[in-house]
Amino acid sequence: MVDVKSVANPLFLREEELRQAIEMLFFAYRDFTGGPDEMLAEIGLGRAHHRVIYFVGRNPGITVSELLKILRITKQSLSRVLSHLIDEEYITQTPGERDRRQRLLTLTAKGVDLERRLTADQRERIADAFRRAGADAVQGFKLVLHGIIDAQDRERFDVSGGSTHHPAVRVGGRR
Amino acid sequence: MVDVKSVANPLFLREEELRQAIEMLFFAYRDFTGGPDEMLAEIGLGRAHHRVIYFVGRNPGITVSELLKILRITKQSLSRVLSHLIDEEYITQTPGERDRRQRLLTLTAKGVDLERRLTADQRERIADAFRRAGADAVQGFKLVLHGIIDAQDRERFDVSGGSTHHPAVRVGGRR
DNA sequence: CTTTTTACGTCAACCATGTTGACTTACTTT
DNA sequence: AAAGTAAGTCAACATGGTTGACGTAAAAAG
Repeated sequence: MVDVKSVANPLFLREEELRQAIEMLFFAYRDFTGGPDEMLAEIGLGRAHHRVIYFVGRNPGITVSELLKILRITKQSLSRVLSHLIDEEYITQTPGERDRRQRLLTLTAKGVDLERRLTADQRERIADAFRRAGADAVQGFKLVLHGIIDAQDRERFDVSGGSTHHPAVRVGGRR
Repeated sequence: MVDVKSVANPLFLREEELRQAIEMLFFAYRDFTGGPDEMLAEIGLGRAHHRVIYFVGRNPGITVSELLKILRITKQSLSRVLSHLIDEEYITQTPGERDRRQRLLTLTAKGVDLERRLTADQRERIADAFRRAGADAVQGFKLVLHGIIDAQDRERFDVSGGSTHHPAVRVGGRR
């Protein structure tokens, strides 16, 4: 369990390392959401709308209940946000073909445009961080984040690291 | 800018990789805060209280304005939460010695105890993820998170990777 | 020593987004 | 025909954010 990872690794170092991670997660998330939040405020929307727009954009034709599972909020809470997005024509509903009780959700052109602008900000931030940290760090980042996510949702992600060269042992790659 | 990182890395792959990171960050943060949120609810507190307790515990004697800078909320918003924590004796204030306008904040024994219980949950989740991902992944994780954080707050963290063996190029270290 | 600035607190109103609980409608499954 | 499921709706409430205005005490500047 404790394993011989390093001689200079007493318990308080482990504790310190974990606290550092906790804090960095807080700061990173705070700043990660900061950009979109500002844009959203200008058009009278909030972070909740962003999340809906994001996941509908990502999963065109998603059902309401699938969306609820992802967001982990109640349908009443989603309803307020979703109805607004439908009223404002960011999202359209179409009845499911196999099951006509379902309302399949899709972004309109207006929705796609907003999604793109919101996500561009976050993508840029992440891309900068990836560029500075290097490809191997990115793989580590994904691997750890993956482990933080509840087991039931991990399967949403393939984190095997296919996109980078792996066979050769190149590490610490600046340049 | 685009750089020759890998032959099999067209633009849509980059895009896909970034979206994956965005989503993982959402899921990880959602689950990372889930545990403490439940505990807090039982004693009538919320996530905002947790943040205050955490950062006061981490920085004993912190001033109100320093706390505000970290949390990026208004003093009125902090006030509600902080007053409650002081009333309930999780936190004490003492006037600053050099500057007696300041209220230096410190956890009481009760506060320390709560902080410990809350953070234990998060620490365990992170520790599990670290263990599964391995030491090198952890370093990558920290490096990327560091880059996501606004430059002005990056200096709070030393992310040079001192805790693991680094000189020798050992990579992919299971066992 | 007076003035200005700073650190902190407070009152009030408002907004976004989460909750629970009860009930309805339409459709699918048994 | 009955039961179950997908989705919507109404209502009441809690948390935690915002802006704006104002107050007090102490420090810093003139």
